[in-house]
Amino acid sequence: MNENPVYHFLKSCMIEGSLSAGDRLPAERVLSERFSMSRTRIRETLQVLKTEGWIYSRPGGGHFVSDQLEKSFSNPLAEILANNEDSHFDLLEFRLSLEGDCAYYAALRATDVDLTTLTEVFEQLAKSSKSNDILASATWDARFHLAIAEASHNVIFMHVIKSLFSVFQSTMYQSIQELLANNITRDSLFNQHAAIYDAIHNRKPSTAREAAQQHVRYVSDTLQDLVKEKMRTERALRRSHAKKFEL
Amino acid sequence: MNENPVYHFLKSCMIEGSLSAGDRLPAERVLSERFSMSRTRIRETLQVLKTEGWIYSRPGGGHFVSDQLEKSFSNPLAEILANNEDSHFDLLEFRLSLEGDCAYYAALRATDVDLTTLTEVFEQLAKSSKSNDILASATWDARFHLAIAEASHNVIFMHVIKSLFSVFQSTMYQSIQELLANNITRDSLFNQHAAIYDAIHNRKPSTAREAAQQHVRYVSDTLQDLVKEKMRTERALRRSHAKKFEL
DNA sequence: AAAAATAAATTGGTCAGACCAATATGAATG
DNA sequence: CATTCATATTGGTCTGACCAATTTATTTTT
Repeated sequence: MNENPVYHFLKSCMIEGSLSAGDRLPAERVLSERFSMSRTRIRETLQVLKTEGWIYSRPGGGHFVSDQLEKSFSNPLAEILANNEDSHFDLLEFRLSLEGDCAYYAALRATDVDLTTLTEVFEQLAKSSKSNDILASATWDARFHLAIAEASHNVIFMHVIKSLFSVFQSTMYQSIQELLANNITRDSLFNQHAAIYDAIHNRKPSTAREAAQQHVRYVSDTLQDLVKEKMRTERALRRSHAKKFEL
Repeated sequence: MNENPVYHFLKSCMIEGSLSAGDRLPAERVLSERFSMSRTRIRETLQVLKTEGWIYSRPGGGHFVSDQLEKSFSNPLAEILANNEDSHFDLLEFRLSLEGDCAYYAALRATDVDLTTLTEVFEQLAKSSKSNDILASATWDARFHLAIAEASHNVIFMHVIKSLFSVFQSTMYQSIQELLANNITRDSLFNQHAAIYDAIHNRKPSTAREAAQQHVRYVSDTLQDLVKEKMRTERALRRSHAKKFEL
């Protein structure tokens, strides 16, 4: 199967990230023509990828990249986060290590295509940030970091950061929303993103790393403050309840 | 696929034993008629069983039950690493980011218990390294890095490095053996380990980070040299073959 | 102008029939 | 009995077709 050019092509795309979880593959008839193969052979190739768990298909819809790669990493992580109280900040500490170097490599290796994509995402991020669209901001924020991960041209960095974000978003959804709800915080975050973007675009690896690390530190610190604040109010609430029930 | 009667039939036969290793399956056209299915669908079914490792086929011969000794990847990441030489260096680059900071946090947070454990592991590593025991060296090398990860007191670092090492060892087993087989290399590696150990033990985070990063860089560089050397000999081999057949 | 219903194009799944090359089988030959 | 050789079988590939589910574009309705 490894000599099958279609198999190799599709798998490379998925490993390198040009096809990520949920993306639709070219239609069978398209692949058939592009690789000068019969649809029969294309279908058998897709069947193999399907059996291996890389893709799935919906009749009438198409073939799609499955999330097994992402899940293989994020599921165990999610379990850890669910069972450890303070592990959320461990995750941010982990991100601090990753994202700095990831930005570094992105600034070093980004192709023109990568930079174009990054610019597009960044502009969307700017727009949604300026227009106080919290939901869109959160989405484009994540995409921005993923675009950097892709530009790093390191498949391990890419997949780990991709998985990290899916965990990050599902477990800290509310916190992120609250973070972005504050206008001042959102402005700060945007400026940090801009700094990272500029550094990568101007190909300054060390600057990019520094900017990315500062960004994660800021997120971490702000979230920590937010948690502390929440704990305070909860404690206050408990006190008032206790008083009420004379405990 | 589980609703496919042919799939169910063949798999039942193999599980229950009426078809054992080496046996020939009914021909595609026979199955096609017996189950009133098109040959196309029969073939796709057989393709699934083939991908799952239950059977194999010989053109012109038929389909046969395999020995079921097929290795299957539990971790998709392991599969990527196994099939992409280039991704090995991506992994080392990733380790470069992680292990440095991990050592940093270990030097910062290690408890007395952590340090005791680390000392024990380090002494075992020293012993096996001095006595030229390659296998033991590899084992204690891995344990040393894991002990550092535990001392970092970050559950994410711990988990990721732990799973990374299991992947690392399963896919780069041979390379590591070759690395440790060289006495000079093994000495260098041991000195690097000693430097990391000292820095953590003396609670010097930055020094620990620097030492750990240098260590990973050395491993990466040495492995790269090893790969280059291997390519050279392979090329030389090909050349001599070509000469032989006057190509 | 927006929403809902409808028509058309696209896509995966299945089928029939054909040809090739590798393999297996059995008959003819030494 | 062993070898050789023609024949039948088998997996691999290709073409072209049709169906049903789905997506996309268009029209109609509100």
